[in-house]
Amino acid sequence: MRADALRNRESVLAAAGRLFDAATDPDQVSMDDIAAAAGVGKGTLFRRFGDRIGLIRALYEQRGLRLRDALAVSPTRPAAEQAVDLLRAMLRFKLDNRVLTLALESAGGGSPYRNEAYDHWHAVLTGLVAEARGPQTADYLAHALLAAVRSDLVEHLRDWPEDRWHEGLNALVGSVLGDGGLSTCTSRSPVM
Amino acid sequence: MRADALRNRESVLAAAGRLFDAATDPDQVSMDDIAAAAGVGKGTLFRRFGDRIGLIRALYEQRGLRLRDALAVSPTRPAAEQAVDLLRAMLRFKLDNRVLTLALESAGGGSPYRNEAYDHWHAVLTGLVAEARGPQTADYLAHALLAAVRSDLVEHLRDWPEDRWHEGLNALVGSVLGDGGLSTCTSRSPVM
DNA sequence: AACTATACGGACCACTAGTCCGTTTGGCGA
DNA sequence: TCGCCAAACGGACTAGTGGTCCGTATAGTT
Repeated sequence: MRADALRNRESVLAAAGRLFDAATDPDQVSMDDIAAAAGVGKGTLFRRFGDRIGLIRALYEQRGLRLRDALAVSPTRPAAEQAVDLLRAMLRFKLDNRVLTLALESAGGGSPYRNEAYDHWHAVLTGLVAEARGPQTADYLAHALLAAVRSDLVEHLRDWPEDRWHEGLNALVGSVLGDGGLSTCTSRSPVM
Repeated sequence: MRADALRNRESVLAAAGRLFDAATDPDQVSMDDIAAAAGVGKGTLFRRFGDRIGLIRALYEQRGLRLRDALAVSPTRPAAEQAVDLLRAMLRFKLDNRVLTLALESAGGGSPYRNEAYDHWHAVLTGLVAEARGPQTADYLAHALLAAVRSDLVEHLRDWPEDRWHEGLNALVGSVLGDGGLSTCTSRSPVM
């Protein structure tokens, strides 16, 4: 990859990030806007990222890398605890990157599920679920847990205080993974 | 409402239904297509339904009415059982109305959550959850359960056989509502 | 310095949701 | 039955979008 190409790639991502952060709605940000803000021709955008979704996905992945490192799996801590952490972090991420995540998840073409980050988190969660309750339906349950923090649900419940979300996530993860300090169903061994 | 207006409304909905059913992707169906197929001017579409989302929503609500009647709450049956039925029915509905539900749920502007049908089902589910485990976080858990059958998740898992979905939904609802014949966590009283 | 693969930019295209306004018509009151 | 007008109609028109194309410029190599 040529040096100017790389430079442009960066400035496009930066510009797009700025614009999405400033917008209140994903489709307030057009490709022309991004090109202009990046000081780059429109052709460059499309050559580099293929199409709009490609650009959004690239930006999303880039920002998601922080999360990835911050949340490594640790075999010592209880699975339920780790799962709650993970979902809280995703919630946080979606609050912090509101418009961007909305853009990705409502971009059509099954795009919320066709990105590396999703696969990664889904794999991690599947592992945790399997650890907590066996592999039986772990795959689906992991999908379901991730769906519980989908960005337009977050958007729909945007005026909930953090506490309420925490209670909800605790209750959900507690139920599905077999507790870890929840109010309901307190007396149960973590095994099976 | 004038007779011709009503007539046109019906034929627009019918045409739109036909087109969405035939399509493989929501945005293969343009407003012009619908107007043409309904034998009606484009102005008529927008006067009646406001905008694209309005039309989609109207069609969705119309088709959703069948479900509404088929799934009345019955105070005698266990809540978990009813909840599973409900989610299965929604899954079925989303399989049968694939493109339409995709259109609605990825239409932007929080549209998946801004329609009467969603409110209805959410209210019903909240009731069932509250009945099964108390009102504490019932609201959120109901959202989470509905998110577990979101149409693009259904789409993502489109080649899963029915059985696998059933297992998954059983596991999920069993965990959250406190069982009804599930393998995990069998010995728990339904109260608290 | 010369050369070429690579990248650039912005005019251009096809198409879309949504508007506008001159024309038609349903249905009511006389 | 007739006339009237609010309501409804239709389709040309607009503004704006994502995406393409190709003549031009340049990075980097020999």
